[in-house]
Amino acid sequence: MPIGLQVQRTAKALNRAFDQALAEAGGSLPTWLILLSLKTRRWETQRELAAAVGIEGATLTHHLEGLERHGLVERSRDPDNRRVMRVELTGEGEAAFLRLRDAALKFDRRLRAGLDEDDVDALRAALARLHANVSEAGAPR
Amino acid sequence: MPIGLQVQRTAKALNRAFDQALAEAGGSLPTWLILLSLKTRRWETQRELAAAVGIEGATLTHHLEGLERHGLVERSRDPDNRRVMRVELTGEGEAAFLRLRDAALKFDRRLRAGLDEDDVDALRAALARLHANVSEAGAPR
DNA sequence: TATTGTTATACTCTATAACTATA
DNA sequence: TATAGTTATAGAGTATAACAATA
Repeated sequence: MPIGLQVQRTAKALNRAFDQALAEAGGSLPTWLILLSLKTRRWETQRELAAAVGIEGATLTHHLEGLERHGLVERSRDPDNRRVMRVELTGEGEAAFLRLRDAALKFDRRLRAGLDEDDVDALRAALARLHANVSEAGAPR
Repeated sequence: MPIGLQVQRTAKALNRAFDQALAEAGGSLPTWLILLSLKTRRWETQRELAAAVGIEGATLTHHLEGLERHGLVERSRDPDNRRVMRVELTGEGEAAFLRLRDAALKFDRRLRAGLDEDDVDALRAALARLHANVSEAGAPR
């Protein structure tokens, strides 16, 4: 079987299972990635944040609207540069982040079952290699 | 970084790159998986085929409609059991399959760059482990 | 003019529920 | 009644293009 096919199938299964785990904690994959990125560091612009999550700016706007509607983030214009929006977690957003983090950590433990440290390290290295192989040359445009 | 997150990110990058490679060959991931399944073996029912591809029957109908509209497959009722649809590749479907297969093989070579046989085998084993870990217990309902 | 973000729109993939036709 | 598949509908995620506001 082509290795790409196996990665794809595994990823599909993982994504579905992870999505379900996040849904049970009241989230989804994109919202988790966005909350995680917001907690990990401070972004100068929404576009930077979008790039970190791997989506377009307009798509991020769409998700941020949802997060704002649910009271998880607040957006305000930067007084120094009113084109820029500042995105911040609310208290409820923090709580949601913690819930989703727990779900993610629990999922990770489940994922690691039967793999020792060396296995995981080797897996990481192989994944990084695959990632590099598709990111490099062949992604023109 | 959680291993799940890394798999997810790698998978996203791979899926996008693979989708692009398939699009350049005139296909998409679901159509490729369906054509591949049709060539790999004969399925008794569409539902079996859907399960092999990892989608619901209604979703498969949707894709088969598209494939039929583009002249890649033909569907006819099984005379022995008129509830059952038989799905067959047309000549054009065969040609599309070959084009997509070439694209998939080319993609796979690109993916394997910098990995030797042992690396690939280890990767396969780790992926199988991850797949099993999410398929087993934690997928109730 | 260039940059930041939003709006409008649409596409793809997916699913569930109700339905048709066969058995 | 049960099974195979379709239709109708919807929702999530994504993108592009046109736009408004700001610099």
